[in-house]
Amino acid sequence: METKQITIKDIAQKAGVAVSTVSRVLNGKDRVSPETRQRVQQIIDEYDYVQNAAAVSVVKRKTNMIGVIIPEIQNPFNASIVYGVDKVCKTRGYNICVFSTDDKVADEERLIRSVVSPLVDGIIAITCTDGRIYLGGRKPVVLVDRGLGADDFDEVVIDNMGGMHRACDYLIKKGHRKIAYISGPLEFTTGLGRLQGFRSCMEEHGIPIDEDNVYVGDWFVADGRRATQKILERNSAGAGVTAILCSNNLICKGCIEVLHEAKVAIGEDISLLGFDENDLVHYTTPKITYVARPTYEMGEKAAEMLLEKIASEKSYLGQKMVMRTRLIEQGSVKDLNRK
Amino acid sequence: METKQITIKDIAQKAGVAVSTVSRVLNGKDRVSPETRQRVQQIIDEYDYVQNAAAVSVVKRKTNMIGVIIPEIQNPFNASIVYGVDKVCKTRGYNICVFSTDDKVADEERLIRSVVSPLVDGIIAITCTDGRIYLGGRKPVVLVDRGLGADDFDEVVIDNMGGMHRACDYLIKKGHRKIAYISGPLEFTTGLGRLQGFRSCMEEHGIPIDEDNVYVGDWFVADGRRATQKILERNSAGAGVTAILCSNNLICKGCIEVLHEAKVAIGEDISLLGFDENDLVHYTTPKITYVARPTYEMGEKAAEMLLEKIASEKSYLGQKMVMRTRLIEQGSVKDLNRK
DNA sequence: CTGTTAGCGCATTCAG
DNA sequence: CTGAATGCGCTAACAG
Repeated sequence: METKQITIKDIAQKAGVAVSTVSRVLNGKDRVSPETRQRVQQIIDEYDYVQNAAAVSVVKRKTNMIGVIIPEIQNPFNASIVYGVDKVCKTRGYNICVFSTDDKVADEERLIRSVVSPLVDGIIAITCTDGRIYLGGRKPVVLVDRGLGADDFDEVVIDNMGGMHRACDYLIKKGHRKIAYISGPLEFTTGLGRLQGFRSCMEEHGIPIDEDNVYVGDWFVADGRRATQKILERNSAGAGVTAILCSNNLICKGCIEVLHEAKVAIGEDISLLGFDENDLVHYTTPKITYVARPTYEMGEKAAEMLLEKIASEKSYLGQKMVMRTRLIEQGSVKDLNRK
Repeated sequence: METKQITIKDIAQKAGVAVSTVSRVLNGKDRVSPETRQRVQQIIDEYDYVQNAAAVSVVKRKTNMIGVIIPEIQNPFNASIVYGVDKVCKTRGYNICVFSTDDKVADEERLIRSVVSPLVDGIIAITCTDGRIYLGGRKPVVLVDRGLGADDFDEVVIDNMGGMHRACDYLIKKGHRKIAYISGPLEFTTGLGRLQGFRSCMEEHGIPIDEDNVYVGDWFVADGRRATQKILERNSAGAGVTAILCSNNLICKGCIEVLHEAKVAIGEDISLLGFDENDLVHYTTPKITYVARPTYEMGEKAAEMLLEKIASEKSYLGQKMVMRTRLIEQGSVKDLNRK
């Protein structure tokens, strides 16, 4: 805009004091006589003056801003994590600002290096990188959801393996043996841990895994659809799969859609267990049993850890917080024991 | 972190040149001999130096950052708008950073005044305020979705009235007369325009509106549920409503849920028409007919307008872009004419 | 082509 | 309690 910015100098002049005095009332913590304070404050209000944040942060080396890096703003789970972060930060006088990387490694690195890092006091990231960009001289960071497992990183993750183990165990206890598993990519602990949870559970129960029943794809609805179609094909050829285990919300959604379209009765003709909530799990008849993640709490926890790092000026707290999942039992898993 | 920031001065010293020379290679646009440029660049790379953005923006009065204000990060429609904004901004060398206001007027005003405005070159906002905060000496702004209609604001909105008019017309053409309308709050043009579209259409067709069939609540699922329950109650007392018109996605979702739970066959026992997409509209049988908004394109358009404002340094372009809606015809509206 | 200098808007000594 | 002076990291004339 064309209107010239009004500065601390203008205020000082109009109030008939020195800039340092204005600075004092602005920052509140120094001694100023009540009268001058009031007079200055009045001018400030009158002209609706606010400090130039950039200038402040040059000299203070502090922005009171937390950067939040997420892969995808369209995924409600990321949104929920952000919400938790925001809540905690706000109560501690920090603002957050959100950056989306589109799950592109190069974008995230560029963003961190030249935009976010210089702008914020700390970073909370659901990263798609190997984490190297966050190391060495940059701002304090806490990783959420996608942990790297490596040292030097403080993380808030969920017990992917345990959660899926529990889910698989539930299926087995209900009498299922031929279980199809639809996995996401295996490059992060999220995908890998869940698959391991499935495998280890089957093994513990002495049930051999038919590798044809393990489908590995991406995290999206289309992948869930594709895998489910194959499962149905194989079943009509006599594969005999009685239950499907989905490794995330979108995959599960695709799975539901295909079963629905094929008029396969969930919880009757075939059982289904999902990982993460989605809009459909509460709408189907019967509703879908799924593993719930405490997304909001993950955000809160991550924020608390980050603020602690900032306050303590430690580059590494050595905290890897693992949050528990919960199995939300609804009606999509048939009990084969009592027919 | 404890590692001291490395500055332009350090680079200059190590390269054996003046800071201005380093500044020149950094900004690229000034003449520097190839040899010195290379030498300096090498030092920069070696030390992984990046400029202190705050300092740059103090002197340049430019941050290359666009602030995006949304009421609610959890709503996929906002996310979609943001996505469109991001796409355009990225190609023009701007970064965006997203702030969520929780639909709280005070929060938005505080955020704008002391955080966003000082930090960005321009603002795109889905505002819950009366817009006053954006006026007078602050940064250029383009309002999206929630237009204020007032002069002085550049806006990208949809034709709420026309969209709902069209939807209502569709119902009437299909033979519906007793139509229930579930409205959101009427403080913004979004809610108001849609209701007016409904009213004017009914009027044009000479159909009197039974005010008991107009439900005004908030924008959420719970409001849709509540209204739908009342509609069903009244219908079982003989009200004879044949179609429900929902004014947004969440209301529609609540409506679908209640109908589903009550085992009322959509498109058969009662017809339904929604405004905005939601996860359920494509899942139900039959699928839900709804009015679609071009959210992504709204974001793109808003970004283009904002960048133009910034470039032209005009505080008001005088543009009020109204985007068209589309009626997505699926199967949830019964044709009463041919039974 | 390159170095010197003067600010940008502000917080913070240090005197008074 | 208050003002004058210094410098934060950087860019932009202005000389050379």
